[in-house]
Amino acid sequence: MELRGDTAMAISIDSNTVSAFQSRLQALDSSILARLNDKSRAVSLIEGSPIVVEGDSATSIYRVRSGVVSIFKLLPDGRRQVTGFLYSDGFIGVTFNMEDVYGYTAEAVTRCILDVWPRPALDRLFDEVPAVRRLFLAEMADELTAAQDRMLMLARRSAEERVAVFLLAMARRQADIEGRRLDAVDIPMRWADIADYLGLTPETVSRTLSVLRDRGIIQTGQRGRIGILNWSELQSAADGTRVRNGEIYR
Amino acid sequence: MELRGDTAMAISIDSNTVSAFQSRLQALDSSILARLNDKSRAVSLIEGSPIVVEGDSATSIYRVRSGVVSIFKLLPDGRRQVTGFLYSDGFIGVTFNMEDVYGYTAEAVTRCILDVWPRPALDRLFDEVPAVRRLFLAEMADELTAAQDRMLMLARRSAEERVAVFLLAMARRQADIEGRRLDAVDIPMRWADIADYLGLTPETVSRTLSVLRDRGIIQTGQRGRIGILNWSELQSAADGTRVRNGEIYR
DNA sequence: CGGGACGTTGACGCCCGTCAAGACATGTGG
DNA sequence: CCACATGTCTTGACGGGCGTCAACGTCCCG
Repeated sequence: MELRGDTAMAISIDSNTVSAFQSRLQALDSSILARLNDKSRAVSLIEGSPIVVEGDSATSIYRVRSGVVSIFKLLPDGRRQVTGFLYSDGFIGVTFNMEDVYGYTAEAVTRCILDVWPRPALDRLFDEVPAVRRLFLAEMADELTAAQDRMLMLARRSAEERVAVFLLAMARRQADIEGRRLDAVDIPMRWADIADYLGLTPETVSRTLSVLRDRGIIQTGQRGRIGILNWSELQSAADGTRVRNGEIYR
Repeated sequence: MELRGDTAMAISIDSNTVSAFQSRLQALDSSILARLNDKSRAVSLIEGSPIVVEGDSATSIYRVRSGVVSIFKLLPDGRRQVTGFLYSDGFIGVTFNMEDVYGYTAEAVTRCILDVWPRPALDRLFDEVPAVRRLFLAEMADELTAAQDRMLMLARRSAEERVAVFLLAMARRQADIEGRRLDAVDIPMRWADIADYLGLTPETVSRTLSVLRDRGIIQTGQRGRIGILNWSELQSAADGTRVRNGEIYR
């Protein structure tokens, strides 16, 4: 065991790291991959299902096969912070340590299929196979820098910047997966989830999208899908800049 | 080498983890401790000195011996987010990887004495001594959960809650170190640093402290030091609650 | 003693949270 | 197939918390 953290942690696949993780997964020897995929059992969940609850003892590790999962923390009065969304190949409950509790709650945002491992089995694999250990440690390091970037965003960026950054991240993630430029982004989560991810309210998310729509930057209409009409202006919105004939304003 | 993260990271000693880290340090075999302390060179810095700059190639690892260091990220327009403060035994530039750049800027908040290692020397120690590796990995895990807690704070807590949480964390850290209850906290950093740590402005920090002072919860006056007159009310302020004869209100 | 950095306090305004009503989609039972 | 309930998104009205700008006070160090 390499780690003695006090809480289990989630390995989320952020937009900018999705390719890194998948290449790292594929770099594993196929025999190791087989051992990894061995002895997992698959579960299927409907949207809204709880997966793990903050404070519960961390007996299992999960991997997302399909669907979207949200990871969040709660304040006693119900205020919620979604610390990340998990997509395919995202892991929940990785701690490198056996006697821990989950440090967050995880919930299915859409219908999901998950692989489940009993923790001891995967822990043994960590001990025996340095490559697997390295895989998860690298992910954890990525996760930490992503968390620091998100602090800057939550503390300092305006609602418009946050929503634009989110749309661009989702778009980049999907473009990476499909390997091509796209003109519309799937947004499977509810506005309330996005709001809790961005530190806003659902109303503000909605209003901000309406503003971007009225400015001709995006297109709304089909549920769960947002068209992107003007990438450079969306990028400007994310940067907090406005562009008019070559000049940049703030 | 265990990690292939894209950026160097800081191991800060947060209030709740200071004792954990120090006990972990002391748990190291003394011969290993000697090797760790070996071949480090000490540097002395005045307040405001830059230590590392985001984007520079990460050639050195630093340990804080005395003083306070701030770790921050910048937005192009100058908006700043202090992601953490480092005190004694805090590390800067740990990556478990050789060809990296620093992912943040570090600066001396007060006069500081730092130990400096050339990165290869410490990297070798990581490879050779699992206990050292485990030490840093555990710290990284703590760091990640601390980052997630701070997200919740930055996104959801009011100015008063943030300032109260900060004061309590500083007080707990100092009480831990001195091993006794205290009635005043040293606050060596400028309000501007605190503001950038809490996602506020210096004016709001000042105003919030004035409110707590007027409510008789804290005492101000001596520069760099804040007296704490009523711990339970300060705790209530941190929780976002108000207590009146046993009843809790929000 | 004088200058500069830092903290305090006030005035003002805006962004975004809150509350509320309405539109729209989806599912369920009759 | 329709009536209705339920959950979600949209839009408006309003207010408050905190950012911004500015003036002043205070401390420190030359």
